Amino acid sequence: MQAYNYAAPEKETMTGDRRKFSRQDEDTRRADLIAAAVALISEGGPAVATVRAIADRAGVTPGLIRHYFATKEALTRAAYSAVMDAMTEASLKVVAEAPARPEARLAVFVTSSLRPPVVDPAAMGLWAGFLHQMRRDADMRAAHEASYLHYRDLLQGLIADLPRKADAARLRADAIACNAVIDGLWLEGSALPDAFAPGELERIGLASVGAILGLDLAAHLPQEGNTA
Amino acid sequence: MQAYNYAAPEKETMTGDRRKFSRQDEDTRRADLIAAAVALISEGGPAVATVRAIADRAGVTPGLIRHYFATKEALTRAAYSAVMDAMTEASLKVVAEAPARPEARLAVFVTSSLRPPVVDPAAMGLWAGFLHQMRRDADMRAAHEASYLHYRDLLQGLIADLPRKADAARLRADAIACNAVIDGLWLEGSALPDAFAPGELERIGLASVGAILGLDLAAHLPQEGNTA
DNA sequence: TGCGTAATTATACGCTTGCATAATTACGCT
DNA sequence: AGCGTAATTATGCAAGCGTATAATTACGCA
Repeated sequence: MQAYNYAAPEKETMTGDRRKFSRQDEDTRRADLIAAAVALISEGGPAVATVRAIADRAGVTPGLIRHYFATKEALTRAAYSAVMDAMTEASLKVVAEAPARPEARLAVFVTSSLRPPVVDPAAMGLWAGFLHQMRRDADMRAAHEASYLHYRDLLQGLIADLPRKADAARLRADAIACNAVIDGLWLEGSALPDAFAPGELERIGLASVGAILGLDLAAHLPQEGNTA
Repeated sequence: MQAYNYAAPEKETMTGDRRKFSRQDEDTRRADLIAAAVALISEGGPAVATVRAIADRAGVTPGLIRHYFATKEALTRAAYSAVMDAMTEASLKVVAEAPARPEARLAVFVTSSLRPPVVDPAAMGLWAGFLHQMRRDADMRAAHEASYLHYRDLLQGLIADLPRKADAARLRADAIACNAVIDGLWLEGSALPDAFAPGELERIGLASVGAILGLDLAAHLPQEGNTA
């Protein structure tokens, strides 16, 4: 009986005529569908991101998804790549806009990773949703590994620029360690938003990364008393 | 047509008679069902842990699950609690068996958290599976928070015993930071088992926790050159 | 302006899911 | 030994899933 339940296109015109629609550029539609999938996964986990729910969120009918993606798994993979790319780009932007001094650059990188919008329950939900799917999809696992190493390399580059002497092995170990602190704090802060005071994670992150690298990062952070 | 596909109870006796079964103690059955659910979630994520698959793995028919758990969600919650309890108990055991010196106790705690069987792709899959479900189930979220804080308190107790002076605020920050490093390293080691050399995570973990707390933990680790 | 076609909707199919309920059977108890 | 009952199996159902395919319609282009 009931067909689906779309977003109820305004008034039921009583006459059983077709839904009005407008054609879209292919790239736009793909992006819309990916955005809808990402939103649903982050809100309710992979289970609620059904073909019908995604189509509904994107304002189209389910069949259209098949027109742009051969299978639902293909759409999921595309969504994952989109999220990863966005995160990487955001990190690069923070570094690009950072001050010139190496210590300040690293400090900005650390703190920006430990406050909203990076620290965010929805973002963690999205991440967890993809994570569990990685175990069965080799392509997605490879994408994850590449993304993780890329991020770590970025951090390692910032550490290498610091005025201190460390050989390659030490540099690698430091990058792994600093990345782990940041990841761990991000995770805890996102999973339990009320368990930490405002700014606490950033302070702890700066202190920890500083301790691991043997320098006082907090002292090099650009002033931020600005309340506006 | 085909009923389900059970684990094929030996020979099809050709006569369409009932499956043989044996009655079990209630606690045993519950434990079996929980174990089956945990195994499936850790292997393939929540999606493959269907009522039928769980029953099959436990060697019973699907209907029995409803006899022990009012709903599938109740079984999932029970499985989550079981896993958390097991992890907590394992941590307590490691600490209980550890040497008397505070530094050595902490060192043992850190290294044991960063090698198998704690570091394990399947364990991470299980954890991720639960994590994404936490976002919709308030009861499960509360259970997670309690478990996280319990673990962190354990770590904080070990840190408090160290021969150094630190006020309460510093103690809390140190516990959060050390917990984050351990979590982050555990996560990365479990997600990308081939990205780290054997023993590398433990070494980095010891060095990082030591750096954060301002002492040389590796020097206090009980000798372990034992290759047998 | 009207035609052609690709984008979009509509409908349907087979499968799986969680859950309900009825039929059976193993086992404790007297 | 055999009865009673609770544990277990068997069967069925409605809903939702991903996907295939046919019918429509918006829009670029002559």
